[in-house]
Amino acid sequence: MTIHVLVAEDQAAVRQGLVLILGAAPGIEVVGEAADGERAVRLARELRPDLVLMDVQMPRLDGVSATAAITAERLAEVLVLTTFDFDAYVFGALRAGAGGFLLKDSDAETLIAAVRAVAAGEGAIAPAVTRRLITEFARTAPRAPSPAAARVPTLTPREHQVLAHVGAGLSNVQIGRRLGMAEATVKTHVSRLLGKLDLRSRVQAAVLAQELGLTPDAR
Amino acid sequence: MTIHVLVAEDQAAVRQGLVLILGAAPGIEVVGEAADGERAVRLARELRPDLVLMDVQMPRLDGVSATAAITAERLAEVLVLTTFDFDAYVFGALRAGAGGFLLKDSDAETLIAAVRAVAAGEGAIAPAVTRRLITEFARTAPRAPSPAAARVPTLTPREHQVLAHVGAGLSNVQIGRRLGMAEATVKTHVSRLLGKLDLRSRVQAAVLAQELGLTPDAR
DNA sequence: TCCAGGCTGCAACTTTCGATGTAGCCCCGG
DNA sequence: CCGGGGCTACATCGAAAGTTGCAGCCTGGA
Repeated sequence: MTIHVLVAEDQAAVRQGLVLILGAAPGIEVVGEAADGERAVRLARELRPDLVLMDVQMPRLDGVSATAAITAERLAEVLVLTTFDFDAYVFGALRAGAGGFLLKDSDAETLIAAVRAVAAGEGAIAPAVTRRLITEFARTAPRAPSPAAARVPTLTPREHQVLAHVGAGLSNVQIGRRLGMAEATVKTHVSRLLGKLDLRSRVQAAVLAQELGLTPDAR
Repeated sequence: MTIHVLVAEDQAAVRQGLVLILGAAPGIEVVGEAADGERAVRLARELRPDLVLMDVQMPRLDGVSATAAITAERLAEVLVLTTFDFDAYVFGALRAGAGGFLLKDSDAETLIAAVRAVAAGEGAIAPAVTRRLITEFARTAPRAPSPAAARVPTLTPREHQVLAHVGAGLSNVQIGRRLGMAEATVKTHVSRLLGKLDLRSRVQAAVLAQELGLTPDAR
């Protein structure tokens, strides 16, 4: 089970270094190289590698956007590699679907272990970055799952749909337009779902929808 | 700079194994052992170790609660160790302030590296768990930081306070009672902060408050 | 077949929100 | 001293949100 890797990195010297390191590792084979984001996405489509080693800073299409494109099509796992560990890069890359995040000062051994882990569907994050991910994680979701969440499954399809739209901050008229019903009807659904979830206003419903990650199916 | 470690684990055999592994590592010294959560917290207060190696399942006070107690007092870093990687344990421990999360089947080398990393203020997470943390992270915060967030600092103290209460799902009257002002005044603040943040309803303000982790100072 | 019960839909009516106009207060610079 | 300008505060009024009663529509069972 050889792991096929595509290396996307604009600086030729660094790229060659990565190719050498990975090529020397047993069970890993570099099947392609890209010097910009667009080429990385295109080669990923053609070569179908198991994993793309992706630099963040690249011309034509940055690494985060390229990562999003690749994971959206489920073409391959992505391991992001960068010099700087700005929060924006880290969180952006992980939200874009990256399976790992390493700094370029990692040694060869770490890099190879990370490639193996991510290719296996696991995660790999540089220790210095891990702590910030944990902190951010704890900050953004410090709340115990509210009791209301447990009752969400009791909602009817329509109510569930309305809840998602409420969570997006839409007014009743706006929701009515998108779902093709009168404002009055939307109000009925809102009122009912509030009752079922034991909430007292659409604001609380919106917060709940956020926690659950509900989004109105963009259509 | 020796790292002083407190080992909290109820199974004596496992605990002794951990002590042996850590004791053999250069730069690491085990300064205490605890067989339950309460003792772990108490010993952490007395011994002031650099790091507590904490099992999740323990009598009298579970590892997650003990972790929360220790980090709340900033007594030490905590590295959580468990047999099972249920999401509830992982996310609970990390929200409680743990700096790392390892499975008990980790080898000695991994354990020692993790202890060093967490003691240094970095993070350490088992690869299998990392991926789920990343997924959960991407799920709970898939939204780009809204442009409104940038303008939050322009809010006056009072407005900021009202925003936090809106985020908690309170009505204007309720907010008025808690902050000692008339409903009419609350409305003014809400209206103004909506204007400053370019939002169209309190629902959107509430969602923003959630994203930013704003909470009304419980008092 | 007919009825019960759940889902969806709409139309009053009441309550809450949000916009707007105005006023007191405090601080800072002229 | 006194005149802005920002913050806080309140009242009023039109516009939303939420409640309640009711009516079609299915589906499953008697």
